[in-house]
Amino acid sequence: MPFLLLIEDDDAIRTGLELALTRQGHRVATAASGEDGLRLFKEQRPDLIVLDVMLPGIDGFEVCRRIRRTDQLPIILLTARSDDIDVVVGLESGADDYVVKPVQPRVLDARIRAVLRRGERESSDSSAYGSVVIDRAAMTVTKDGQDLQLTPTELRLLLELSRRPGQALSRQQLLRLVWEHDYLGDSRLVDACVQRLRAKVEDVPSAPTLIRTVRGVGYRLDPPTG
Amino acid sequence: MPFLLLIEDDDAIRTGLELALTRQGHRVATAASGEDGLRLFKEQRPDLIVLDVMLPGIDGFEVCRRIRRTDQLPIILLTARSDDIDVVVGLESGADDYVVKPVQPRVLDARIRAVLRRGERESSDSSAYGSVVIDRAAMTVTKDGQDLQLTPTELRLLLELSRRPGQALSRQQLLRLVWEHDYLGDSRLVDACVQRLRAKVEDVPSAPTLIRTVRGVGYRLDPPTG
DNA sequence: CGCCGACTGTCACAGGGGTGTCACAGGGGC
DNA sequence: GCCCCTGTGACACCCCTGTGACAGTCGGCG
Repeated sequence: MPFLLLIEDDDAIRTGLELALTRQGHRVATAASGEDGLRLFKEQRPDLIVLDVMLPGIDGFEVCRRIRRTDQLPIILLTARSDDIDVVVGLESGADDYVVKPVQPRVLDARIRAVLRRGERESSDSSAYGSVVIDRAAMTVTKDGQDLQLTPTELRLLLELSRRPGQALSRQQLLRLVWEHDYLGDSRLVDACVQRLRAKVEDVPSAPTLIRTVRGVGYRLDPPTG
Repeated sequence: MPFLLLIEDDDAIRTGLELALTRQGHRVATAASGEDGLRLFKEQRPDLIVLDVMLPGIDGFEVCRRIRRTDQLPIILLTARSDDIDVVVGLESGADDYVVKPVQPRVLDARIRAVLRRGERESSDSSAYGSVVIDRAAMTVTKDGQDLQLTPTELRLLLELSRRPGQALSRQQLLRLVWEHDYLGDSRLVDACVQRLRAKVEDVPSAPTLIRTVRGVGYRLDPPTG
């Protein structure tokens, strides 16, 4: 569940957006000023920040710049209509997207999800599934920091599954993706490889939580941070 | 303040990125073609090059290769295509990183800083991998203070590996980077050189801790302080 | 509620493929 | 001309891998 920090001084807008975003499945922390926002940011380390430009004290641009000095998390700016100047200055101060007020909650939600998705792709060199971390550059998989020493086939299987987290893949599909050949007829090949992979990846291989069996279909890798 | 050279033929993208990068604290020179880029590079000696792949005349890969013949400054490739092929070709032509267009200025900035940080570590007179110290200025490698007397090929292999610590490189990639030729078909060339390098570098060559084998892929130099 | 069938988990084993290793000959530099 | 480096092929080894058999489990249906 994404954890957002909403920095907005207008009480009505802030509580309204907080409620809406919470209903849409986000965890939300709020701040009513730039100072509070920066403090909360350092304390709570949100995944994304929604930031009003017009703030008392230090304004949104300045908050954005200060955060950017040290961190690269996504920032969405909220700005009043009309001033187009804001868009340019906003993107140049390091924001990832901007939204014009008044804003429909589901529009903001869509932007949030888009920016988060973008971030995932960009950092796709490594992805984490609980304590299991896949490093595509090093071609290694670690669990609690320890190298799992996956064999080539196990690694390819896990990589293919992780390219489509949450999606069930049939044995037929996996054979094509991992083994690159069609295999007509029944074989325990995929099952055997999944078993070996589970033995290394899962906490309790007999009760898998990462690589789930979808009965009658195949297997599925549960998405990160389940 | 880092001094960048941006080579990009699209006027809008070039001026946009120039503005953004300047605001993020870089000095930026620009060129609109590969020829101009090479000329400016020789004249101005930038710290880093951001290089578009699709250029009129000599393309980005070729620019990259020509620069690499004489210099080791960081190069980041920009490309519109997201094909994996390009990533491979790009890394093999000697680039340090690879960014897909359209790119957020802050993402590019982050990659630039990351590559520069990596470069600082490398160009600092000593980067240490355990007791093995690579001195790029002196072009020597020492272990526990003693010169290892690496042969030219062994040294190039180690330098190429150490330019991408933690990243697995295939035999194919290493052949292009170190030997500068494509080699179709199987050969024990890379393995043999790795073996000779291990014999000098590793504490226990039969149980290597620095130059790891990634089965089914190639080799990888484990990052410092591991 | 219990049985039955289909599907999946598990295991041992034999074959094969990828990697480590070595010796040797050619070649290039000093 | 000498010597060291370098590329090549052969070979052995080890681990991976695919297979088949069997046990276990789940769901459906009577």
